[in-house]
Order: sequence, then structure tokens, then C-alpha cells
Amino acid sequence: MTGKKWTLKSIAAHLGVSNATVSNAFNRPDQLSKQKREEILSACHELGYFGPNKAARSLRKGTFNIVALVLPDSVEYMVSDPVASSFMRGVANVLEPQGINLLLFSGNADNVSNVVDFVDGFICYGRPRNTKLIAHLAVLNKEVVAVDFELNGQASVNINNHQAAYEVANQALRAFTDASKEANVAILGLRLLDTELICRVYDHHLPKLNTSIAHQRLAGFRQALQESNVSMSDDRTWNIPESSERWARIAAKEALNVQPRPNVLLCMSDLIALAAAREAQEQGLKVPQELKIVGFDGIDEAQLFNPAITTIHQNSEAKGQHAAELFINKQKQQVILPFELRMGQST
Amino acid sequence: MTGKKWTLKSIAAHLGVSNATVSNAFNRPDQLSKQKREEILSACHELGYFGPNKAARSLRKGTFNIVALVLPDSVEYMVSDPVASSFMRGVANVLEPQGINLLLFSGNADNVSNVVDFVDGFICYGRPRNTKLIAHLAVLNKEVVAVDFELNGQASVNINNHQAAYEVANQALRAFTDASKEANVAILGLRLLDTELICRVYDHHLPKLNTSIAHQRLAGFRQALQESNVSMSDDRTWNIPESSERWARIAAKEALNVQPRPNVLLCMSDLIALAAAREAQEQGLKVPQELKIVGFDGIDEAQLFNPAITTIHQNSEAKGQHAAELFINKQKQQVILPFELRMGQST
DNA sequence: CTGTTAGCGCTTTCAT
DNA sequence: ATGAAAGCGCTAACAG
Repeated sequence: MTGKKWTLKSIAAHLGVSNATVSNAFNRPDQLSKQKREEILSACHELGYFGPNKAARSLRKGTFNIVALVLPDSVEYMVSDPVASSFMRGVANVLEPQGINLLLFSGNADNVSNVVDFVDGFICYGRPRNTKLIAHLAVLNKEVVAVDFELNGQASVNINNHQAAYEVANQALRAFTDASKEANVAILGLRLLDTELICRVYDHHLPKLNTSIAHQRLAGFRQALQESNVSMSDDRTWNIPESSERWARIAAKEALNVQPRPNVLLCMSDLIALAAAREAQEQGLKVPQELKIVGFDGIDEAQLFNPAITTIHQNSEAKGQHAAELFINKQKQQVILPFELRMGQST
Repeated sequence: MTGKKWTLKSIAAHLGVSNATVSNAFNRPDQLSKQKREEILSACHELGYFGPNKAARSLRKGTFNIVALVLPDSVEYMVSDPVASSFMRGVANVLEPQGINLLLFSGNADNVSNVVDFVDGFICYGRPRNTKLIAHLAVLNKEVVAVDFELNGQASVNINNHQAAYEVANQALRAFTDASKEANVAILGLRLLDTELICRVYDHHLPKLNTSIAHQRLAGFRQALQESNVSMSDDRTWNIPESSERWARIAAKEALNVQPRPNVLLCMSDLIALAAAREAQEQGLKVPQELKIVGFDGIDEAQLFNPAITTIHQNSEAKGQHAAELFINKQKQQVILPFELRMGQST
């Protein structure tokens, strides 16, 4: 019994007032007497008219109360990753009370044409995989907040990945500073290359100039190695295309089977570090005695693991909140958030 | 250099053709010569016109290529829960290739007015917490797919929660069938009451008629108890308002401190079971020797835990896929999906 | 305080 | 194959 489908016009006619009056009753209380307003509102409620059609209003006003959350990858990937989920939580926490809704959008798309006309703007969580999409975002006349990367002068939220990687790597190398033991390092990298493959990352594979967080972290790791006088040949770095248990396991298996066997594993995410630790334990290796492992992100599961993973904790939820606030306030700032070195028993 | 903002009309004028022709070039290739079409399309590309404004088109056509995913609770909760995330993944997997985007919507809202005019319909994952919202959904002229509950004749996807709970409870009670030992059972329930509180669920608290999955599971547990001749007083069932480690811990602590101390813990989610197992182990209790624990859902983390949690595995991703397919095909079916009893070492 | 009216940008008959 | 025009439902400027 949903009955008649009301429009502002038909309601106005039915009530014997002009449509502007009905519109005002809903949108501009100061434009009509309190009494008349209540009268109209309750009549509408009675009749089952829930207010002006939002699509039409948006077409007219150009605002939508919807923001697109652009994910680095497919939607599928996003919700599998606890770090990404925390970020989303932070965003939602700020946006929901404002009556702003979140539209999920895949970073694999070529452009945002499908949604651009429905949203007030974009929050991009991580550099979208599809470079065409990045170009498209850059030329839009819509607001954009970039997270974990920079987009030509738009608002952004980042941490200092280089410094963070440097610090956590130093923790892993602590035991080797007196040169009584030799550090054999391997790096399990996340999205160092633009490929779906698990493979080693030789120096000549690396693009000349790349400011992605993976490369910043790699640079941080390398600085730490250098300062500790630890050398590492360029066949001991792996690319993992996605932060998942399965893929990380495979890469960890490869890494733990090279000679000389690594006794230090620098991982670019906690999920990877966890997978590596599990693999090591299954192979009978003692962590941290025979193998030191560090992660990156600071997810709960890695803290509950035995041994707890030494890692860089970043507050993803706060990141999401910041991004949402920049969006709401239309601030074109570049924000750098703090991180925290979190000691575990894995080093 | 985003420059002029084109509209279909201005583009048409610029190109010296009518606006219908431009519209047809984008939407109805059969309405004009191939040559003219290509001409127009490439000219538009050149000029930076990405096609007809989607909001205006939607206003005109009444379709949006957006579906709202209604979450049981806040968006925040959704993305914290691995089961919910899997579901979302399934949905996204089906919708993304169709060019349909997902709008996240909180089940705490009073109504869907804010988004109803932007979407083709709703997929509701779990009965929304706000009952007003349910009522509103029921009277809309939009497509709705209900998951894990029923909504007056709309399409739905469910599993047989009663039967599943019955089977997993039987596993927990196996060891007690010969009556040599007495089973002291406690139940850690998820959302048995409509409250934010962790509290015991006395019989007189329970609504007369409630078909929510929590109540179906409770009924299943009780049937198993009854058939095994295990009695349980009504002060040994807890309500946990949300499937999270923190809250489950608190409830588990309460439950493990009652007399006689439980040796069987029936939990309504794996997250709860995990928290309970951790609590038990910290208290020095041996699982399963001194305490048997079962969960519900089948998340990875519970399988990796030591001991692996005996649970009901349900394929959340498949659930999401089914829901999305029902939506796309506009089928008003009630689908019941299978589940699988998964034996761990926690019983 | 209320009513009239011109669009927002598009799709779709209906003529031509 | 193309063009003119109506209208999707609404808001805001303006006149009364």
C-alpha cells in the first residue's frame, strides 16, 4: 500500500499551496510561518511524502551529500585489509554524523565518469592502481583528498614512510651492530612493481623516480642498512602485489630458501610479516633467535601473535578522520601524521 | 586547465548538431551513422566532454547504477567484521563488472530518504538495527534484497541458523553424552537483545516472537541441550551487542567466573569464540580439556588459532554474490544457502 | 509571507 | 538520420 507517488508539485496542488511553499517548508523554515510549516510537514508525513526528491534537488543545487571513497584496488581488496578497514572507519565516523554517505569506487577504473556527477568529491585511499584514473582525478573540478600519496596541490594526508621504515629497520638490525654476527637481510615489499606477480625486485626493475609509499619505505630500509654497514645484494628484495596471507606466504617461502638464509626479514606490512613468521615457524626457525622480523602498520592480529611483531604503528583511523575533515572543511592542506615504533618480541 | 565546462547542449551547439544527436551518439549508436558517431565522440574527447551528466540522465531515466548496501549498524562496525567484509566482497564482485557502484548506508538511520533518490535499490546485510528504517524499506517502491532476515515477500538470502547452531552445539556436547561428566554450559550470544549493553539474558527478557538469526541460533543451541539432557539455568546466557574482541572479552570474563564454572561455551560468532579462548587460556584453562568452545561463521583467524575453533562455516562471499545476483535479476526469491560444520581442536 | 517562473542537463517522442 | 520541444522534480530569484 505504497499508493500514489507524490512529487513536490502534486503535494502542493493537493494542499492548495504553491510548490515554493512546500519546498520552503522542507528547506527554509524562515521563509514561512511556523504554523503553516508544521501544517504542511505533518500533512506530507500523513500522505507519505518524505520530502523533495534528492536527485532533482542535487541536479539543481549541484551538491549531493555523497563522497566517493576511491580505493587503491578493487572494492574486494579494500575490505579484506584491516588497515584499509580502519581507515574507512575513520572516514565514516566523521562523515556519517554530517549526513554524508560513502560511495565505494574502485581504483581499477579508467575514470570516474560513472560517479562524478553524483558526488561532491573524492577521498582517495592510496594511489589508485590505474594511472588513467589519477590523470582524470587531477583535471576534475571536484574536491579531492589524497591519502598516502600526493596529487598536484590537492589536500593530502601522509606519514613519513621513509623515516618510519628507517626506524623499524634499525630495530631489526640492532643485534648485528657489533659485527660479531653477520646480518643476512631480505625485504618483502608490497607493490614495489606495477604487476600482479610475486617476483624479485632487481634494481634495474625499479623506476627511476617513484614516490609511492612502497618506494619511500624501501629507501628507509636501505638507509638503515647502509648506516649499519650491512650490505645486501639486489636479488633479495621481493615484490608482493597485495597484502594477503596467501601471497605473502609464497614470497616468504622463496625468501627463506635462498642462500645465505636470511636472519632478518624486513616486511612492508604486518600481514606480510605475520605470514612470514608463520612460514618460518613451520620450517622450524626460531623467531627472533634465528630470524628477526619486522612489519609495518600495527594491526591487532600482529600484536596478539606470538611473538608479537615489531612494527610501525600508524593510526589508520585517525588518518581517515583527518582526510574526512579536510574534505568537509575544503582545506587544501598537506597533513603529515605521526607514527609510532612499536616493539614486539620478533626482534 | 580544466577550462570550459561542457554540457550536452553546449557541445551540440559547438559542433553544429542538435543535442539529440549528441545524446544518441553516446547512448544509442543505432540512431545515427557510424561515421557521424565517431566524429562526434572523438570531438567530445578532444574537447574534454566525458559524456552526458549522469545525475541529469538519472533524473530523466530513473535509473542510477548505484545500489545502497544497508549495514546492520554503523559503517564503522561493518568494516571491522571479517564476515561482513567477505559479504561485501561477494557483492562487489558481482556488481563491479556491471558498472554498478556501492553506496554504504548505516542501519542506524531512521529512513533512507537521504539516498533513496540516488539508488536503484537496497541490499540489506542483516536486519537493520533501527526498526523505523525497516518499516521505511518495506513501503518503498524500490527493489530490496534482505540477507540474514526476511522482509515481507522481498528477495532474501539466508542459511538455516537453527539447524547450524544445533549441529555445532552437538559437537561441543559430544563428550558429555555418556553422563560420566556433567556439562556446565554458558552461551555467549550476539545481539540477542536490542541494547548496547553486555548483560545476561534472562528468559523474561527475550521477546516472545523474534526471528532474528541470534534467536534462531539460540533455539538451535537449546534444542541440542535438551536432546542431550543437559540443563542450563537461564542466568547463563550473555548478550554481546557487537562482535568485537573487546566486548567479547568482558562477557567471557563474566561467564568464566560463575559457579559452577562452565566447561562448555557456545558462542554466536568466531570473533567471540576467539576472545573467549584467549581469556580462558590467560586464566590457565586448557581448551578443550577443561573448556570446550564453539564459534560460528568460519573466519580464517579462528582456523589459524591454536586450538582451531570448531565452528559453522558459512560462505559469506557466496552470500554476497547471491544477494547481488538476485538484485540484478530482479528475482523475488527466498534463497537458503548451505553451511558446513567445521571441526577444530577446541571441542 | 506566498506564488510564478526559469532553468539544472538530460532523454525521448514526434515530426521532418 | 536529424531537429524541436516537452518534461524528469526541484530550487531560487523575483514579483506581489
